Amino acid sequence: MPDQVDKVLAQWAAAAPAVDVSPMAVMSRLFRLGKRVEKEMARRFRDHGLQEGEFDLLATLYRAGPPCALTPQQLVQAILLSSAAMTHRLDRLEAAGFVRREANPDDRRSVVVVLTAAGQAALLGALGDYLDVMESFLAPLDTAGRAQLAGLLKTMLLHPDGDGGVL
Amino acid sequence: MPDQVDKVLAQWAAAAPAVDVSPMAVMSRLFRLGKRVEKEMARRFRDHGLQEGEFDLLATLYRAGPPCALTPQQLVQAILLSSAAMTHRLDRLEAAGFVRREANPDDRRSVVVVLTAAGQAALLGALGDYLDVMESFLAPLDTAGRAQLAGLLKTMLLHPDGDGGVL
DNA sequence: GACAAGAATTTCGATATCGAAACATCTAGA
DNA sequence: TCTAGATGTTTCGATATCGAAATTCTTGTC
Repeated sequence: MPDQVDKVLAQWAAAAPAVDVSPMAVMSRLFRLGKRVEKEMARRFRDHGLQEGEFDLLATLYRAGPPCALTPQQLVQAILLSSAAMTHRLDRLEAAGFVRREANPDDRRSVVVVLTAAGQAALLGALGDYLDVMESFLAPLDTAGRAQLAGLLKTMLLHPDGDGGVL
Repeated sequence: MPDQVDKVLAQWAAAAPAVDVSPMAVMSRLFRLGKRVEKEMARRFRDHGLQEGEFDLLATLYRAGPPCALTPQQLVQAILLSSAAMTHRLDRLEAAGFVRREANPDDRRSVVVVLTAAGQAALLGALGDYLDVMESFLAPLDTAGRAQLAGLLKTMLLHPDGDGGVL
């Protein structure tokens, strides 16, 4: 059964037969699926008063384990975000009372971002929805299919090419 | 060999052992890979004077085949974008001379977006880079792996759950 | 054929992100 | 010690996106 990407590939084959667009068979599906999941995630989170990016940040602090504290730079590396956007995201979360900035005793240029009790509560309240949305998209795959998919994506992530970065 | 997501999963297992975060093994990798590819794509396109979203739009018109003309609504359905963002994207591309808005003879509420010769040239100039970036990320997979990956993603895309949409 | 409901596009206001530059601090080497 | 360059964070200006509302036109129904 053809999906939207099959139709796109057929269009390319007709409009530009000389061009090998086969990489799109994988990548376009990856993009489209990612966007669909993110849209649905945003919809679910709107009811919660949290955005997905804010959830990501709280989750990154939480899973770091007590005392749930990381520097902005560590957060920038964990989440794919510019340092400027990180500053603003932290501003919002601090204004909401979900994180606190404290002085960094090791480096006075820096700062430590700490998850507050309210931040932890907000995170745990949204975590169920987060996993639910993912699960609903994964539903058509059995355990073996999920493992296969995770393995293939991991192979691509581990390869240093592409952008040469360690993201 | 563990990747970043393996580390995240291990952190979750330690910080919240009661929560089943296994959907993240697939989804977090999908998100991260998508973001990495998009960042690299943006970097390559910057040198070209085109943005990825603008490329997507031109490509959608081009592969529709002559006369390379679609309505904004058709473009909104083909690309995952709000109608407001589509209006602005079309404004930019029209200002750059890459598309033209013409009256729609079938529906006077609507409009037809036509790819210009300059738009086609810009598209074809960027297409090689677009495919190169994808190929560089797919490099670690052989033909069978790519087919497997495309198939698994297609299975998820075809499933009507998740957001119930036909995106 | 008039009118209500729906659809296509645009406008509007808000905001999250980006790259570049500014600023403060740290580190390594002479 | 002093200095030059690197690093962590924030500020700045620009802009792409969003949801909601406004506008214009079409369609189906009585």
